[in-house]
Amino acid sequence: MTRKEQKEERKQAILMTALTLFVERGYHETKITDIAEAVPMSTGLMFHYFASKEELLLELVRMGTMGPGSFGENVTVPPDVYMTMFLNTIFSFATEQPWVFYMFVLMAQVRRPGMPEEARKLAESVDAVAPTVKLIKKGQKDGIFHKGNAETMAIAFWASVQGIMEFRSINKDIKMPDPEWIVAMLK
Amino acid sequence: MTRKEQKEERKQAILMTALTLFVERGYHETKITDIAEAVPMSTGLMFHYFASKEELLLELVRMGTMGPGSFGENVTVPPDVYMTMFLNTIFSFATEQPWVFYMFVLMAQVRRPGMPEEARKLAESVDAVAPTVKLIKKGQKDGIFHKGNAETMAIAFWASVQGIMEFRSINKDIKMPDPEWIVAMLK
DNA sequence: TTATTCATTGAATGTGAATTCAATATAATT
DNA sequence: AATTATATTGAATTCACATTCAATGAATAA
Repeated sequence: MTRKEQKEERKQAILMTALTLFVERGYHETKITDIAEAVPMSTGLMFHYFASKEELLLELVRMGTMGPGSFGENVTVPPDVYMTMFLNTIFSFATEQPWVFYMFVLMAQVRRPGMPEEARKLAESVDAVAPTVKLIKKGQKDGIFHKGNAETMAIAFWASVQGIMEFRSINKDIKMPDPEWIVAMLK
Repeated sequence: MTRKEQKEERKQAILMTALTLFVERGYHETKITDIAEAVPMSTGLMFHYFASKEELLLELVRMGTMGPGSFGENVTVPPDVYMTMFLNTIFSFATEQPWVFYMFVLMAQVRRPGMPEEARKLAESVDAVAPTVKLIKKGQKDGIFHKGNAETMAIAFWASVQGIMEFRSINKDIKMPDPEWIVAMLK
């Protein structure tokens, strides 16, 4: 089935191209034509692979939901250690697989107002803030983390990670931070 | 000149309405018609006050450049103290003047890819990252802040502030963080 | 080889949204 | 009061896309 494989590869190529453009220019500013041109293929053919621009986005978001969805499960080490390890893992993973950075940024973009409803809902469903709140509360109880509204702390924590990723997706040569000192903001 | 004053007030009303909608729905997803309806006034009249949607955005960004543009100047206290004080000032100011939150979020939105070029450039020109890098380097030299790439640290720092503001603009009743522990991430 | 299915193209269509415009009302100036 | 300038409206215009389509080429199956 060379035919089917070809189709699958082509689909992946479209997805990766779209991911890059959505992140670099924004979803609404990326024309179907731009993606087609970059792949490259004709405009019409895009619709042979994806029913609509929105469906294409949705497919990307589905990919995005699969990666780090497991944050906060099976925590056997102290919260601060767990969080440091987790950041270490995604940072080093993303350094090898650059598209992971892009995916992070895309997911954040899709969670913002004005994005297609379905994709937005899906992206929100894998937001790591909620599990982080639990972890932080545990850490506070153990006296590892300082006092304060756990939700605020979780938001600030992920926002800084997000911010770094976002910057990195534009400025390829920024140095990634030491997970230690992002976690330090909670201590 | 009641006429001129009326016009000025009307202009402000449009600006505030647009600010709210741009933040809550996003710039591209906010139709001129939506703004007109919310003010309220006819669609056509909008163009009597602002030449274009882009010009309206630009005007908002101009307002946004005026506030905290002075970050990092005349620093007479240790960097950590200065930064804590600065956050304290903007947090308490913004709590009194809610539109300041919105403005913060808008400025971040405009700095992202896909926004009208001119507004984007302007918004980028008041990014606080550059002056923060200097402050952080000073703090590192004095042994107050930990080692690490100062730019990365500055980005992470502002990203967390940004993230809180963004969340707050949607979720009005989140508790604002203690500036102390945002600055703590640098120590 | 012939028929059939799938891949591909680029131009045509349709739609939504910014912008313009001609007309009308309201206020300011003489 | 008459004239001029400004405010206001809603419909008409334009334009930029997403999406559709009819036609063509290429691969697979018969």
